[in-house]
Amino acid sequence: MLDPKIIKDNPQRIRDMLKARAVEFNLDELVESDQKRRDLILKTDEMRKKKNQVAIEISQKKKSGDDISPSLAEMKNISGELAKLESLQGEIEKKYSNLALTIPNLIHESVPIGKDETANIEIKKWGTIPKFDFKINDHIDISANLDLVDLERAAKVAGARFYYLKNDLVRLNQSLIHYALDFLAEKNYSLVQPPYMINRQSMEGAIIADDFEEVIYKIDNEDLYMIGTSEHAMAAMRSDEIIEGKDLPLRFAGVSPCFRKEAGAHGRDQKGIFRVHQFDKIEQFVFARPEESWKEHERMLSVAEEFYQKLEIPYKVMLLSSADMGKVSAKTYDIEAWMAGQNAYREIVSCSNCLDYQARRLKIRFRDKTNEETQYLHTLNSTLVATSRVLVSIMENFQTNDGHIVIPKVLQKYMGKNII
RNA sequence: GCCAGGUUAGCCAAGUGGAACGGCGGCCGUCUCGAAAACGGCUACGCGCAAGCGUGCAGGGGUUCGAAUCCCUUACCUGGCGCCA
Repeated sequence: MLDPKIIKDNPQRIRDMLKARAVEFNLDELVESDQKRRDLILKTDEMRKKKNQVAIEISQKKKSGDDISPSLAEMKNISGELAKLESLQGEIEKKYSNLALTIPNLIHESVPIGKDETANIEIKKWGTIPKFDFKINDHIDISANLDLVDLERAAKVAGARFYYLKNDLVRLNQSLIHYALDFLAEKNYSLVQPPYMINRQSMEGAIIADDFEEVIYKIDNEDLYMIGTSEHAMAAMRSDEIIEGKDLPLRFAGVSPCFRKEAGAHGRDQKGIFRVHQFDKIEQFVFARPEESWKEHERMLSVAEEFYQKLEIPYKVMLLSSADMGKVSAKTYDIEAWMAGQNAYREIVSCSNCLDYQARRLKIRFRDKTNEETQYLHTLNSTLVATSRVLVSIMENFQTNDGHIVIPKVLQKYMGKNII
């Protein structure tokens, strides 16, 4: 949610953002309902004032023994009028908030304006792309040859885009998780394993309702949704709270499975474990003071970069364009890792600053002293590692001539071996 | 799942149909060379330039001229019973 003051005072700023994001949105309707809303608040407040006055009158008359029937009649009249005004106001408020909750976030000035991902800007490249003197395989063939993944039976049991991990790939997956947690704990992140299902209100705090259908699984007959990432549960973790300023920034390492419908992805990455309905992810999530959030954003990116440098996976950093970013983010970097079997860089990390957008929806505020005005804080999130994709990269980049996989050095002690 | 008791402001907490007691913590002021103590004010949210007005007693609904208070309902918390890895 945006600051309502911007809707009132600077709608042009929102209009520019909508254009840059290429998002359809009826801003005029929002501005109009906002104005109506304010007018109605004034009117109902006035009516309530009258009501309070008459209530006091009745109370006093009763004490002094005066006749209260004229006041009762007046009160009845006022209550009727008030009920009408209140229901009208309720309607308008609902219309307003439905609209207000679907406006995307503002865009940071450094974000390139463009109509799709072709406007993304490459910020840097790290590492040397591995060269092979033999014909290489992709992760699907490698994992089939080494009996590491069973896609057919997963399809039978759960459907397409599911998988059974098997044998040493289970251990490699756990090793990645274990290493990632050690890596962030070392940097003083607090480890959190969140609920994997959260209620609607929490989910709506973290994402825009429109995106529900495409991404989020719902539990039948329960007010519960499977998290698409621990970000959803971590953001809502501090909802309705006022955090002490001295505790900021709060840096969390969330570890959880992620569940995604991938509804719009028909035909893309159809095979293998690159694009799947369920994967494990270790996430950086930060609650920060507004004046520090851009610094934190860069910091999170560099933490993620360091992780891939340690894993010796070549990558490049992309600054996403206005139309390619998520709606809650004001600025997003992606890290794309080299995947030898596809001869391409593919997205593995998304690092976003959401400013106060989620904090407003979730009412997460802070202040330094208890009598001070509260302020919305800023939330940021970045993948550290989404394991399934990094497994793909490791399998493809570290494959050997005779069909095995060399374990990256930093993972060897977790695996207890150096080759699969 | 059943039964009982709860949910009031940053924290604690009173209030069982008629204007939200009080305390703690915090901020400002008076006093002081300075501080402490004492005293006074402020300390949830909305609208408003402001004065001010309104809202707010877990959420939603109802009864009533009037609801923190009575009724229904949902969520959560604490016990007890049941079930259970």
